[in-house]
Amino acid sequence: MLDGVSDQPPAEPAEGSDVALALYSLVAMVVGIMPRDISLTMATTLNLLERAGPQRITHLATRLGVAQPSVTSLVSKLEHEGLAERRADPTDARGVLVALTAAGRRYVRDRRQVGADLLVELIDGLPADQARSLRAALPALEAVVALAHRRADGTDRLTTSVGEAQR
Amino acid sequence: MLDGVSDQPPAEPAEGSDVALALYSLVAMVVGIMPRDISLTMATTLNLLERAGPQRITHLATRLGVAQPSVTSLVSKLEHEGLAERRADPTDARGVLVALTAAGRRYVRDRRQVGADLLVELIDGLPADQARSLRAALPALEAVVALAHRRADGTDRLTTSVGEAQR
DNA sequence: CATGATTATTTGACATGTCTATATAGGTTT
DNA sequence: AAACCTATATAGACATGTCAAATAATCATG
Repeated sequence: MLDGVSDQPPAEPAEGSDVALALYSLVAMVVGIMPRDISLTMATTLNLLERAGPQRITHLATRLGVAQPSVTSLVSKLEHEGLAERRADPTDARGVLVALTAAGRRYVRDRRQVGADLLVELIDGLPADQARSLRAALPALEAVVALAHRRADGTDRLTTSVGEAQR
Repeated sequence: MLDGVSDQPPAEPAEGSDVALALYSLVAMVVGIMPRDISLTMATTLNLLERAGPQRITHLATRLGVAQPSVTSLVSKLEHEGLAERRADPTDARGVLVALTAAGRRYVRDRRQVGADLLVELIDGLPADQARSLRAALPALEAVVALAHRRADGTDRLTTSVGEAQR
């Protein structure tokens, strides 16, 4: 049961292309006005750690699409700023598990709040019927995000990795 | 498109906070998946140039929240890659107007297409009713983006203050 | 038309992000 | 236990992004 989403017939292909374009424009807009206080890779890493829990360095590297040494230094920087920490991996003494600290979790949440506040302000400026249509689309928006995350995670959870789940 | 927004009474404040959160999650998700081939500042600059036309360097600087020399070198890089060009400003011989080249416009559009395709694929995986709700929210999504752009165009520097140090 | 303000560039410095290649410590296999 | 494999770290290199300060060109004005 990989997809509890598709109980109903899926929409016709390419039906959502205008919606997709609007959503992408929104993404570009938000990115353009969010504070650029940390790098994209850092932000992505923090989000990932918050969402999917402690991760191996190699896993982060493939996930982020960068080389492993890059992640090592990235993690060192995060650690130095108190946002993340290295933990021993109980199942493999070579590896480390990178985890958010409390401050890191706070940081991610604050940042999300900044973005959300920004959007709230805009949404509150909408006429009532448009705001309503947006609220009605909430399950769809959440489903899109969930779908993407599930796809991105590919392999379910690997906190219990046995050292044989490479590629 | 600019005036159809405020005909009806605005929705109650803070009503859209859950929607805002979902939208922000979507932003973070998309950003995490998009290719990181150019810097955030470059991407923002290109978007801005495409949307608002040729811009003065100082204007770009305040708009992006960076110092002027940074924009000079940024523009030089864009120029070197053939994505943008400097034009003389007819009204002021000191200034230049930074404009997209044809290749730059193509680049922006291609990049947007990548993002939109990505989203189309996800949207097409939604059950029909959710896809429908999303389509119904299209005007609202477009209005949000339009609102943000209008606001951004109106006020200078809406990100972080220019003299502010960031660490 | 001379002085002061502005616009952009140059210069010099520093931190970051990224890579490849190599080293080290720990696992796995025969 | 020797040999091989794997996970992370270190080293060295390079491009980028950023700034502040100084320079050059042009504009605006008294």
